[in-house]
Amino acid sequence: MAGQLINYLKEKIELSKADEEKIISVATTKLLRRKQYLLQEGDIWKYYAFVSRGLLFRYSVDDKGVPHISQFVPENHWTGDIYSLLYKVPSIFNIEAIENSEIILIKYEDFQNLCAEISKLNDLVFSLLQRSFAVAQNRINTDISNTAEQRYYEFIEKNAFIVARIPQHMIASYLGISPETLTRIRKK
Amino acid sequence: MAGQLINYLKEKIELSKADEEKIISVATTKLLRRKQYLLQEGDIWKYYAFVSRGLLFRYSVDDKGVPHISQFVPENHWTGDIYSLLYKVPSIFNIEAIENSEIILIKYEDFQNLCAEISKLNDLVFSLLQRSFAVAQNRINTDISNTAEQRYYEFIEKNAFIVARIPQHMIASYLGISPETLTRIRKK
DNA sequence: CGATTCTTTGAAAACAGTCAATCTGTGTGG
DNA sequence: CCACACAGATTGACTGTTTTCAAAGAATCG
Repeated sequence: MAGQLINYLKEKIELSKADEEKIISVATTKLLRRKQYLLQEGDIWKYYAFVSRGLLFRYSVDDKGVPHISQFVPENHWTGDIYSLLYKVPSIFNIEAIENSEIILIKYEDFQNLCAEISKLNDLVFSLLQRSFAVAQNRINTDISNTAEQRYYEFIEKNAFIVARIPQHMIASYLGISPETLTRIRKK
Repeated sequence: MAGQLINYLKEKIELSKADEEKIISVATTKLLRRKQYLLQEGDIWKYYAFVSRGLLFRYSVDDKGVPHISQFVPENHWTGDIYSLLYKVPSIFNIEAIENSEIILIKYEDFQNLCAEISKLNDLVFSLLQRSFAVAQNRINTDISNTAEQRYYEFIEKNAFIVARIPQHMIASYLGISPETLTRIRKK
């Protein structure tokens, strides 16, 4: 069940048995099959979500009905919609399973309580948040600075361990180009 | 000097006189004239930086020498390079003054000490970080979902209070299009 | 006011998107 | 085991948009 999350946390910080039990007591596990949703546009997001197995992707849909992928989320990574979570507004994102997946969910309030009680966990979340912000800043920069071709090669390099599990047209969407253009880039 | 920072903080959290003095004791003020740099590519960034007066912009330079603007920073906002700060690596960004500006600097370590001593300040920083991350996520999404024209109108709407202070070719760079294309968008 | 910087315009070239058809590989049911 | 259906990838022709380059006009700084 939540064992995978505990393993992940113990690689980063020390946890007492009591801490572990606190965490497990508020964690729930959700199984998703391929093409099922973790979050649908219009819903308000209320969790911290840790992917313990599988692969998800997050996307929004524009005026014309075209989907735009903003994130791929493999096992041992976090996902959700922090904007919807913080401001309690309906999400503009969908989060959907590419593979059959297992997600460990902790309600926002429960997670805040955990952080208040376990200061090491609080430090870890702070640190993850900082790094996520740094990564987002870098992504913004590469998106405006680099050509689609440069961004493609950067993507497959940085995500080598999941590239083979992602259909190519999804990578095209992530890069903001059409599937045909990605085919042509790859021909070289 | 650092009075503007204290005012800003007091709008968000309560501070004792002792807290104020602690903050002031580690803050330094830097004056920048138009076109001068707060950060230059290759340097390692080591501060928390609060703009108390003026307007700055942050950009990177690509292989071909073309600058790409990733952020405008008006008074009462924070700037820097969190990636360089966290990982202690040379920055790929330049931060430069558009107007004569005043910046209040606090060294990273000093700021961490302040946060450890003033828990309300720690909470504020956590909250700012969360919101900055949410904003970055949204920016990534609009960058890949919307046309340059949509992004332009969103930009001038959300940044109405500084648009008049920013040269148009800089907005074009921020949007990732050529100045000529922006002129043509505006003609409608 | 003089110099510099910024914006606008036009024309040509480069580039990415769209559409439709074809090809490839995978998995299913007969 | 084969045939078929389906999803994904590729290809070519065409269309539309953006960039580039050069030059002229407007605005701003010192």
